[in-house]
Amino acid sequence: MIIAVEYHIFRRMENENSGKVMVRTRFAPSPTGYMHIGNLRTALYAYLTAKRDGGKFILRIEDTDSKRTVEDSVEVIYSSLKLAGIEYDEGPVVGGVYGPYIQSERREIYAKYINELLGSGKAFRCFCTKEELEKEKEEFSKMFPDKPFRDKCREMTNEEVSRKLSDGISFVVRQRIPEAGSTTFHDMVFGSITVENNTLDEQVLLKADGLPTYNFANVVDDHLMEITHVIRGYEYLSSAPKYNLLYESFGWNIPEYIHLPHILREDGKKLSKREGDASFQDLIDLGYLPSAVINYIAMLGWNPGTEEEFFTLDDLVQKFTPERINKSNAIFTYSKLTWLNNLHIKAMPFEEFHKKASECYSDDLKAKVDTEMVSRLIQERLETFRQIPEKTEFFVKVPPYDKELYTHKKMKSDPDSAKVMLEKMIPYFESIGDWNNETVFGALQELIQSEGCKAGTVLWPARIALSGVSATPGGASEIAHVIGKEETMRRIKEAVEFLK
RNA sequence: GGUCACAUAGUCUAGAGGUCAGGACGCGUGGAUUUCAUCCACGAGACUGAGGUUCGAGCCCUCAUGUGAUCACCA
Repeated sequence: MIIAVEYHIFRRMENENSGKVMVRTRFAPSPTGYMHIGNLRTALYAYLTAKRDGGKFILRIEDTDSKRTVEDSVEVIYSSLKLAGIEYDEGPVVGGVYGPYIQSERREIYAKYINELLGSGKAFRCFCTKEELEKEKEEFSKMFPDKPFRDKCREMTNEEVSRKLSDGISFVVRQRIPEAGSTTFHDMVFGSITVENNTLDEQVLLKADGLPTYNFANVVDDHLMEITHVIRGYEYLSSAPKYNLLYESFGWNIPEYIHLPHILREDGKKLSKREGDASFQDLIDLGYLPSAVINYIAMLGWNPGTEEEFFTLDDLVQKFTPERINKSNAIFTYSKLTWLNNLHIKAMPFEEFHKKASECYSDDLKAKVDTEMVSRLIQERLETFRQIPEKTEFFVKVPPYDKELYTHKKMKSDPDSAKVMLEKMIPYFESIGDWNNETVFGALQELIQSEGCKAGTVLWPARIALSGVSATPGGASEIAHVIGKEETMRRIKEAVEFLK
């Protein structure tokens, strides 16, 4: 503890005297094949915390559970980070001087530190089986409900240990927790938290298979990789005192902790793969832009203190401050994400938008019309890329529709007046030589003038006749321009027949 | 159940003892519009409760309630 305090003072002095300590943060996921937005946000905040200070962001794969690791699931991590634009300075593939960055490749490193702890008595071997331990624990808590259960193996003599060892009995290594006193740790978002040592369990550090547990590997690696800010989910908050005790046992400096509240779904439960909750990749497949998702999740638990809400990743690097992270859990909802997505779509350079939108256009659409014009019409009004087919299919073919669509009170239009207007429209359109939005609109204006009617009385039925739907990107003349003169004439005549 | 944490409208949030409790999404109304959307204007909607401290409490304290996390040889 004293060492830790000294280190903080030392570091603060260093910072003040310009000999600035490089901020190093890490994202340490276990490969489960599923990157939910909570994980992504943890990565994002870790990245931002490093980058805003010109520090380094490290990726470390925590795959110490051989049963759980799924093949290819590391790929999900790489591709998600790449898609999100979160680049790591050190990690698998890119390498770095603190490597390897995959825990399963670091096995031999941990043995040394386990032995150190065993030697100093800060850890002990436990030869009990899981079942034995559970039974003992149950009996103990019946007899002494107020006392913390402590494994008998912690009192074992060296002789006993050697005997069991030579008998080849398998064991785990557990952390020895002081019997009395309390442990205090500091978290940048939650402040100082103190817990009584007797409420802490003597967690396993090394499993029977010789692999370290997450809890142990994490501390060792964070230290060896010189991580200055440990940014992770709130679920580790209650383990933090145990980590602190571990750091102290080694005499290592304690990093800055930043625990993040959870992102929950609408029913207040955790996001889960099993329940089919959207992963980052799912959101992308649903037609959301990575930049919009990043923007949205950044704001779920953090705000810049101003009323700005639109941010790119670069903006966030400039404006992010870990001090402004919230303490309470947040609920993920689509409505605001969708709104932000529209903002990000509108902010895209047209060429980029058109390229991406083109992936969503049907072959029929591409064959029949100039999709660049379509892109210009829809960019402003698109909420997600998923909406493209439904918003553009009428360009290819007028869907079956109800005559009542021609009825619009404000436009002073109904099926009868519509029929008349559409018939009168035909000669105006026929006479247009250079067919485009302006000339078509001009022709419609002429008709309106000669009829002396409300604009809508002409424009409304024209749009319905050309599209067959109540809401379209662009008005009548814009649609006419896109589908061309021939198709326009055909649709108008078809509508007149339909209305007879 | 033990321990730890959190608590402002449906949702995300601002608020560092004195503000008509601010903003955004969503919702509603009206205007405008080449429909819808955008846009503009307006509107409904919140400090979990009870005590205390204080001249004054959303902010500090206590208790209650609710929610979450943790109590694995999972991470």
